[in-house]
Amino acid sequence: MSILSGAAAVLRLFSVERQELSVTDVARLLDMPKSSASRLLRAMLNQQLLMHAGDTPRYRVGHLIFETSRAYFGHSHLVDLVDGELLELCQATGHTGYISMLDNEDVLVLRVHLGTQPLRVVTPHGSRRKAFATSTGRSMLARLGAAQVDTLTLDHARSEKSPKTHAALEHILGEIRCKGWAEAEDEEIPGVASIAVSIADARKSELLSFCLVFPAHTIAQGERANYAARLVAAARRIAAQVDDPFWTQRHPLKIVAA
Amino acid sequence: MSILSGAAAVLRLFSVERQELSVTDVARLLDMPKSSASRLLRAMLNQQLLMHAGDTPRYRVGHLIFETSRAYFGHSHLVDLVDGELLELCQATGHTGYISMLDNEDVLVLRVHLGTQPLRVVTPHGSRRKAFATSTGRSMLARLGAAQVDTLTLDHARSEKSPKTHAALEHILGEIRCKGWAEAEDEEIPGVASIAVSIADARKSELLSFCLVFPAHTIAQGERANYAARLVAAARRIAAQVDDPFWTQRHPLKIVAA
DNA sequence: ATAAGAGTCTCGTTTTTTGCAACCGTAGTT
DNA sequence: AACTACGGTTGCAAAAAACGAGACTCTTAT
Repeated sequence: MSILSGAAAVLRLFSVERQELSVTDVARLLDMPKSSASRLLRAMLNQQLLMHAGDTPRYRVGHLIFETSRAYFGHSHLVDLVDGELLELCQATGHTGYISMLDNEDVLVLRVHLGTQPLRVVTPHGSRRKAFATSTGRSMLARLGAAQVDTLTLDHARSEKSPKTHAALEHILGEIRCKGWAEAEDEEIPGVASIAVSIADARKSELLSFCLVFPAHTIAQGERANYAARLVAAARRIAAQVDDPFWTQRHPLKIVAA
Repeated sequence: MSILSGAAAVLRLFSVERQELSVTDVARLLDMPKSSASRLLRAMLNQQLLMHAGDTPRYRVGHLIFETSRAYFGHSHLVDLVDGELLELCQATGHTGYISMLDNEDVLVLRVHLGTQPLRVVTPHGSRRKAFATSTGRSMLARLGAAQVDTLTLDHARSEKSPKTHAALEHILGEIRCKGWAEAEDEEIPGVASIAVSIADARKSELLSFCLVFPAHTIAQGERANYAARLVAAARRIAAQVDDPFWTQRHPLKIVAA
């Protein structure tokens, strides 16, 4: 195991539930000798991938991770615009919301706004999500050309509900282009439904998606139509500020849940 | 140079202005042979510290950085509450705002909201800021005990205006405890003033600060008092939700700019 | 005073990393 | 069509870093 893979493994140990790590934690969780764990954590500390947790010998995520993330996205005007709208939506509906982008064939989550309702969707940490098998992914795929869509590999979907052929996917993407929003239910996450819209700043080649996720069995079709309408309205407000023709050059749509 | 220091150096090359890197970029910027750069970037890609920029041979920041940052802070209820308030403040005033935490003796910036005014403060990327020499840092230091404050090293300040002795610092922190907000001018960043408040979620041992920064010469004292009042009001609203006794157990203060 | 556990350090060995130089693929120029 | 330039990759021997066992230190609990 190279030291870089060891460092990556350490970073993956952090989570909302595990904000600090000790030498013994790392040795145990990564099944490595204590001396190796001690040196690895010390080396990561020196590079600011980790920092000390106060005066304790425990370690926390370091400056470099936040600085890299922030330098990369902390100044995105589009992310800020979306963030403001999504925050309001999550507060109003009580559901969790995500802001994501495409990473080749996967969805990369940038921001999360947790819902406030007792029954809440929490995404498994670090899991990779295929774009074609999620509403948020499909909302962004709808902005790609057919040539790009045809190169996607449509396997490893967790649900029978995900499209299995490029023709089926193109059909769904056509619907999304028409109505402006995407939905998924019982696909990537069992028992969970989601509704997503996309937004782009063409001048900066930035394409994002934001969505609401909720337990599928608790939300009626009428309420889902309401969520879709609010997401579309939010996307339109953002689009007016960044001049996204996907929204600004389309007629107001009749919002109908499938 | 160990591969870990090389990887950290690569991550530091990213910025708002530099969202992608090629092998040649890294070789040139880090003064290393092309083969070393090629293999280093490939190794980082394999560990998801980097990802490919579409079909090009260029690299972008990878999943692991965002996942680590998000897993660590993306779910912070306190950060979300502060973020919502700060977003509104920045939109209302047009100035840049930061959300930060303490990292031992330094300030670690978590979120940035850029202002909208033409004359805007932009913090140098990756710079370390001493807590005792910034308003946002002092607002958090005001919540520490005297014993902890006395262990701080009060050197390397960029300005003569920063406190030089622990007695002087304690005096300033006493004022901050009394009025609830901190200010700085011409200290860490020449020509720039800032006003900050702190907020804590004691149940989760989370201490944050948020602030507005602006060019010092353009804002009159009366307007600064207005900013301080709005920051205090925002802190109070958050404090009511997380039960922060620093705010909820103090009388409404007369807001007076020093 | 003793035991247990967390964490550090030494040192010989092993593994990884390095950089030179050659090479490949692509694009532009003649 | 041939040549040049550039970005990026690969083989290989050498150099450097990393490894892990085991001894050690320090702290805490009994």
